[in-house]
Amino acid sequence: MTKKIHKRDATASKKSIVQHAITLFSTRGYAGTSMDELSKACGLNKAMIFYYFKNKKGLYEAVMEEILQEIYKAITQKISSSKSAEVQLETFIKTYGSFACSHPYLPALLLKELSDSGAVLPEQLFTSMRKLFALFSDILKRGEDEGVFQKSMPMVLYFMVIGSLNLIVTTKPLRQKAANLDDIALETCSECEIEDISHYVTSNILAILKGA
Amino acid sequence: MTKKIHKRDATASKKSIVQHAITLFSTRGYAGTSMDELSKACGLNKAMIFYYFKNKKGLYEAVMEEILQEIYKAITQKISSSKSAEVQLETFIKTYGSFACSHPYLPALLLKELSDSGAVLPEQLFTSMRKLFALFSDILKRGEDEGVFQKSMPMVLYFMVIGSLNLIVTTKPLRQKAANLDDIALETCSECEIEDISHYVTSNILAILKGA
DNA sequence: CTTTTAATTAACTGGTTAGTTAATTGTATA
DNA sequence: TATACAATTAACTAACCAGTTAATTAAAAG
Repeated sequence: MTKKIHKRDATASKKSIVQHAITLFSTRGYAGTSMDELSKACGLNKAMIFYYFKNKKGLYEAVMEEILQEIYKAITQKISSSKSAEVQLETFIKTYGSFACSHPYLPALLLKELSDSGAVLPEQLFTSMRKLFALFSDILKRGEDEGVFQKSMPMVLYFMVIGSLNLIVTTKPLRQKAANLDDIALETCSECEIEDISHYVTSNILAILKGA
Repeated sequence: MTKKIHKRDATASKKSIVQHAITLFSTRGYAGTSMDELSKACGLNKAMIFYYFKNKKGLYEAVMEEILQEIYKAITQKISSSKSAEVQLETFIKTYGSFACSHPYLPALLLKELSDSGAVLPEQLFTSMRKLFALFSDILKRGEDEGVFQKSMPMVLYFMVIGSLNLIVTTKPLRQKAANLDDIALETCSECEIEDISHYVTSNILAILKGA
């Protein structure tokens, strides 16, 4: 028992910092997150953050890297190369949707990062984000090569997919509020399940790719 | 000449604060924007900000209200009620796209606001955002009533439209950077014109609404 | 048991933050 | 020209910020 029982557990402390940082960065944003507050949330001394992550930016990068790897893994695990391009596309969209819904910090962090023009985004983060798009783009290309998809603009379709799914997740409280104010009758999908939305997005994208 | 020439111009000062605040809030975010920095950018004393807008939040609300009214006006001016639902939809999307492109603070501010779950969004802002969606939703409904559009989920389609257009604008520098690194061949639309993208989004949404 | 090393802490720093206050300036009006 | 009022300012505050330091604790290694 050289590992588990001691109160001092470096990996546990590090993990705790990242987990609480995910919550804070996703709700308050980078500038709005205080390292004092974070350390209190973790029950650790503030100096620990700088001991493990050098500075606030280093922690933020670790957080982003973590969540980008999570979603990338979640999707690649579900997509087996044997499947048809059509099924792969469906899997991509539905996996992204349900993951985003059960891990709402993902849409929040992603939209915040992408709203910044991200021009100062560190190389490694940039690469991770591009990998996710490459996955999507490859599916479209494969379908095109096989003759089942029309020629398309993958970047735009990708943004239509993740844009809509991310916004659906982040605006959930807003849309419920809108539904309660019934001065104007608006269908805000406040009661919709994420599965229904992912399915709708999927059939829309397929309708586009199958052509008129 | 009782009005124009004096150095003290309340409305000019107020306008200057809002304009510079738009730039700062859209690039640095709410928490990342300093009132000291803003006042220096305007060449005015910091106390002027609080004199005219009470506090930082009040200024932020004024900024958001301003840009939401701008885009709402831009769209409603172009949409005349005589046109068909199909043309109105096209006008909505293309006007939004070109406005977002020529006023990139709009996508930045909107995505930032919407990534926050916006649960604390003040009533009036909430209303302004809903008005824009109501415009879009009404067009779909009209088309549906006239039998030219299929039944749809307007909220999801709206997010597909503004999600993709906003992201295309905010990620422009990112996508150009991606194009320069040619280790992976990825079509990132780095050279695309906004007109082509708006047109592509329009035909996609129409393909969805016209049905298979 | 002792030494070494890694994990953790309290206390501090210098700079920045939003917001306040009281005095001052300029302008329109009586 | 005096007065009243709106616009503007310098100087201030108290809280908060990211980040540092040097000392302390606990566990692993010898």
